[in-house]
Amino acid sequence: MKQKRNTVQKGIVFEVFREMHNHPSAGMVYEAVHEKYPEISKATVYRLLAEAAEEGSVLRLKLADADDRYDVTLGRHYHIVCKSCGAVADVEASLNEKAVLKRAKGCENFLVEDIHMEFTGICERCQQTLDNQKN
Amino acid sequence: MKQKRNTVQKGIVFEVFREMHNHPSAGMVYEAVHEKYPEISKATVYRLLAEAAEEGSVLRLKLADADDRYDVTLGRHYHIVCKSCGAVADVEASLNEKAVLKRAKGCENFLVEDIHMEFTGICERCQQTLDNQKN
DNA sequence: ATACATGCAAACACTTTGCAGCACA
DNA sequence: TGTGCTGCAAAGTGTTTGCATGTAT
Repeated sequence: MKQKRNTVQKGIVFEVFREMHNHPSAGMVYEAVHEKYPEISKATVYRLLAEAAEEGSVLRLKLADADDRYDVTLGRHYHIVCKSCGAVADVEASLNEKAVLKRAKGCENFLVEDIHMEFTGICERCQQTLDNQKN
Repeated sequence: MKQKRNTVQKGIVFEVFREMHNHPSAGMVYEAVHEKYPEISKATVYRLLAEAAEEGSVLRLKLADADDRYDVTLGRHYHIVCKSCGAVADVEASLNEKAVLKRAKGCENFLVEDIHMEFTGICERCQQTLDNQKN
């Protein structure tokens, strides 16, 4: 296993990333980093986040309708995505996977490894915006 | 509303698409169409499928880890994706959404519109392949 | 000193789009 | 006839990669 080094860039990227609580995409992290530290390249940001996801220190989310998002929250949880603005929030929901599987038809030939849930809806801010537009 | 026309291309694309029971991506449909009818362009295939999804005659699936897939099966159902080869199969699972929502924490500020489930696993064919590799 | 990491730009994969010519109704 | 559709190629989007250079250890 390749040995990792600590670099100035790594420090900055993860500091900025951990201050964002929006489940940002790599592009969003790059934007935020770039504002303060224009010398840091896009490739570095993408690479650092992808690597961190591979070693498991962050989560890389593949949500429908959106670019990959990165999440500091580890452990089993789900997400809700705002259909209007794309905002993402963590959701904790106890899902009885065994019970679901027992009643699931069509995956008998599969060795099921995981069940993932994703919620969609309208976030508070967008509800207000949409309400205002109506009136 | 724009009025639609029937064209030779439309006929061919959907005929080929409906013969594929793989939940193909637009690219896969294009490949299959292209084999038999090389005159039909990629843009047309992408456009036709996207339009059909918009009018609701097919489903456009946004699955994690894969390109958008198109599905002839309408109505509420879920999908299982093979982690190894990307194969997609339909799954029917009765999910008590109200019960799930009642126990979900983190989406209180959202107007929840939908809950989506996605299963991942290893398909039968890949299980065999992997088994053979072991021995 | 020597890997590993970075910056840059080019390459990628998938998809969408502008436009001139074509063809359905 | 006239608008909608098609093919082509170009542009878009988000992400990855090759390589020369820079740097942590």
